[in-house]
Amino acid sequence: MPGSKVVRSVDRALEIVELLARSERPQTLAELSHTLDIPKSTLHALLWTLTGRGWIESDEASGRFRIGLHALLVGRSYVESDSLIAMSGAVLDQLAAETGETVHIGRLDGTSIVYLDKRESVHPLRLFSAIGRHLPAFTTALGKSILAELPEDQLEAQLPQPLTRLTPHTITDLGALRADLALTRERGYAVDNEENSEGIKGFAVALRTSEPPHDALSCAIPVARIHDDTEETVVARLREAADRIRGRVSSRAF
Amino acid sequence: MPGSKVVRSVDRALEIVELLARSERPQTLAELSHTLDIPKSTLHALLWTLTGRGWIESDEASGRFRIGLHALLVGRSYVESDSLIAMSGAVLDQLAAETGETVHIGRLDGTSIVYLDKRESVHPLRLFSAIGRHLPAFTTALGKSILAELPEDQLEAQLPQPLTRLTPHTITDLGALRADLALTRERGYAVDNEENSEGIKGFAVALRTSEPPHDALSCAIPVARIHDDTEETVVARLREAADRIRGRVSSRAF
DNA sequence: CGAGAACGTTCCCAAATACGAACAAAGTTC
DNA sequence: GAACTTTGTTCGTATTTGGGAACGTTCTCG
Repeated sequence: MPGSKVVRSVDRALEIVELLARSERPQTLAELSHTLDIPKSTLHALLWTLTGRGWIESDEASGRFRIGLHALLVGRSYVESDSLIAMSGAVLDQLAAETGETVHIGRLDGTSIVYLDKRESVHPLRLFSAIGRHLPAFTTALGKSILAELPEDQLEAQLPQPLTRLTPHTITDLGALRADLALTRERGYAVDNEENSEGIKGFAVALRTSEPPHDALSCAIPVARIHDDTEETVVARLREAADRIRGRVSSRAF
Repeated sequence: MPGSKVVRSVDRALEIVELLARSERPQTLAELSHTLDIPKSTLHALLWTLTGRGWIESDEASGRFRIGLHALLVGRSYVESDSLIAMSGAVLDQLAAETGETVHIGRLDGTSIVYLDKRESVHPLRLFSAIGRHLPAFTTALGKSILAELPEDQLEAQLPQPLTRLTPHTITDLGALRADLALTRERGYAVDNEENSEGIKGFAVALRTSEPPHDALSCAIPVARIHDDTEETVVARLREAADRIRGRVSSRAF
């Protein structure tokens, strides 16, 4: 691992693309300049370069920038090149059919969980989620199932400071979180009690395809559809699915 | 539109990401240096910057680079922010169910067609395709359906020089291609007679959501499953689907 | 197991980029 | 509709980046 010599223009260009990818609405040059704290003149050249390659598109009329067509190719290829995600597609299909609820496969990235793939619930009430989106790991079942397996010294690095509240149920006390993770490790699965989104409970099991694990499988269910035996049933299905994925995947191919 | 002042390091960084996205296998620094004609020392800084942001990942052991997790977010957002693609999802589902074959929605990008979304055939024999991938427009039904609607002076710019052969059926003569496009315009749909992939025929109609159009809808079918009435039936379904999409979409929202 | 090739990394100067300020064009307010 | 605000664009120079060559390390092959 070499010294930390970052090329500023590249770093900023990526920042621009990421911001536009997150933004609901296309952004003007001035908005970007303000948000990213980059001088307008500098932004100008960067935006022009990104536009030239089709990574961002500018609307001639409004002068606003949005993500471009070439970004599409790049995103797909991550999914397609990763053997774990490729292998788990069929398992997700089956899991979604069995549970009838929204299922996700997610990966730990720093303090965040990134959704790698999903299958939507057949029911009208849906959880909002998007592939590629980052959520605080400690507020999700996916994240907690992975965090629970980390060695004590690594855990610290994967937790944000402070534990920011997302709902009234979010665990914001470090001690309480540690206790929850210990419980998770003991029973072998994680539970999200409306800690990330009000009205949504989640269950997740870590995929032990690496040590420590960085991927997990989850099922998210609106509280209205949770019954006495839901947890038991769903967790059993999740465990079966995780076992099937582990069977299919050797290890991450480089 | 400002003058063409491209920031070289950014341009190169994007080139690296695009190459890694296209590559089947992870690449070493030396391979990238050779392919992209960038000095190793320069690449070093660029790769480090890209790695720092999670756009590419390096395997510590082999020293090879592959596309990274952060690229995922970016690709999804293009699809989600484009109202045409969002609106056409349900129509693609229906079209795939009706035809039982692989259906695509594609967009013209320079001389290429980019697959925006797809539904796979239920049959075992499948066409290889990937969302985000570029194919020469003039060799595909999708591309030809759009090219046929372009004004004469614009057409020239959307054709590569020369018309490179992909299969024995590829139309490599400009005159022949113009004649085919004239026929396409007349009958209102395009036919790909194994011009892109041997053994696969395609039918496509342009989506007249803009003038000239840049999007199209297609159905790709292995020749073995083509019968006397296949063309007629499939084209009728495509036209209905195109009408439904046009009905749903106002125009591209900026 | 030893020689040779290939690879990743570091260094420093030539070449590029970044940015403040100034300008022009468009949009807003009264 | 005039003055004001805001936005996008251009320019020249201080600052950062790029690249040839050289270094140490790891593979490769006989």
